[in-house]
Amino acid sequence: MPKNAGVSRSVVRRLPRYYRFLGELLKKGVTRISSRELAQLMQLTASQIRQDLNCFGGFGQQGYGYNVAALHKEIANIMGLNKLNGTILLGAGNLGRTIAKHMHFESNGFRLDGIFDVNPQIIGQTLNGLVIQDAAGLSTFCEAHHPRAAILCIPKEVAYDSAKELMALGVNCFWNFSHYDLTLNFEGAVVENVHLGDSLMTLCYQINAYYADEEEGGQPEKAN
Amino acid sequence: MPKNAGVSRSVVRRLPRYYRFLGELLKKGVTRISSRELAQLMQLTASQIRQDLNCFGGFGQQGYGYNVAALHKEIANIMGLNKLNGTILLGAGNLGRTIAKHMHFESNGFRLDGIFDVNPQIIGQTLNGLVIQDAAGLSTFCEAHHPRAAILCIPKEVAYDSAKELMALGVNCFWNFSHYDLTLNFEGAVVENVHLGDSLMTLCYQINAYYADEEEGGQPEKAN
DNA sequence: TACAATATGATAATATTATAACAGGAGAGG
DNA sequence: CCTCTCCTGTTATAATATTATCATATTGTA
Repeated sequence: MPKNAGVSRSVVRRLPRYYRFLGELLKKGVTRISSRELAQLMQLTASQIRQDLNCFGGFGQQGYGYNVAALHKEIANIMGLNKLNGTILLGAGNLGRTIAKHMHFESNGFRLDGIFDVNPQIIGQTLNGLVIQDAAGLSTFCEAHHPRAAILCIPKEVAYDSAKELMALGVNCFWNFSHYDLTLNFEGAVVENVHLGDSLMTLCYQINAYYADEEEGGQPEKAN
Repeated sequence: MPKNAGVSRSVVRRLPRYYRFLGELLKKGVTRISSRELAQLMQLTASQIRQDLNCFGGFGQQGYGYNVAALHKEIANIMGLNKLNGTILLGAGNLGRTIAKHMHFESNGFRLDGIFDVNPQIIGQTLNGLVIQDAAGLSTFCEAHHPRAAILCIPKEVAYDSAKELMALGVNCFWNFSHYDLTLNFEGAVVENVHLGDSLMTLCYQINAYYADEEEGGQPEKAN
């Protein structure tokens, strides 16, 4: 059993942030860092960093700290960024096109192999060197290329059916931007939902909480 | 002191999801729902739903449950979606333009009042009925319109300086899509970071964990 | 009107997560 | 070589968050 079996979601969610900060340090030429220094930089406690890292192994050295380059590489390995997951994008509307152009798939563990849409006006256009294909050809494509993951930038009305269809074709990992919650009814799928609207509403709540406190004369509370 | 002072972040993060599900129920014409039914629908425990809602007040009735329309409205109030926060968008590149077109600001507590960029080729174009302005005019605009929030779709190199400039102009709420972490060095700001890359890497981790277990012959673990 | 069924809100119990404490290994300097 | 300081990995403690329990109120029905 690998040591990283059963690592809690909270820890996993922090890994990419560690990875980013270590990448920055690496670029700046920093070669070593202690958990205390990194904690100060990232607004965390040193304890948390040490404990997080020790879920996967002891990467540091007593009296020295952590080697930035080595730790950066280790975390990439832990997240599996080195082997690229073949991926298709469904829905080449505004959002889909931006995701295709904006994301650095290769440095995040993915490789975009195909883009699909149902709109005849869009089909045939080129996006990032890939021709947008008719979604009708999904099945043929999957049999040939066996993509592992799909990015869903499609309306919520069709999200459920599309995801089910993809699973039948052997694709069961989803980066889901549709407003449909793939949380339920998808036993055996690996899902990461992105709800930008939720994020915006959360901000709205925080803003109101902040200014409500201010208007009452009290000190605005520090966000927790 | 309002009852919602000091509500934990975990609860706040669930509010938008409640809001979405209740909205769906409302559209379907469902008038009442019990915490048990809602829990089943949302993949939560009934206890959690009741406890979450009771952070803000007792919206239900014993023996009856919750009135869907009333609860939906209450949550909108709690999040402050009724009064719109004046907002500006910085950076009208791919991502910025998509955010401007794709988000329903008005139903999420915001109103997009201005769009700014530094690229002369973009300045002057129209986006969602707003003319993209030269970022040099930010100060003048803020003095006139007093936007409360800013959406940052700008490169990480300029994120820190831009945010500091905005705060000096009285804008201290940020929806941050730049790869710079506004977590630190921004005491007194309300920040919601969106790191799509982090989300993607998290998915990568989950995929590897899932297939690693499978290859070892064991049952793929249920995502926790 | 009485009674069974239902469902909340509050409280208690449990589980999870984060922080602090500490023992001991490694580096640095004389 | 010895000592002092630094810093990790681990264990212990504290803080949060989630789930279960229970008293009580309302609905629906006969």
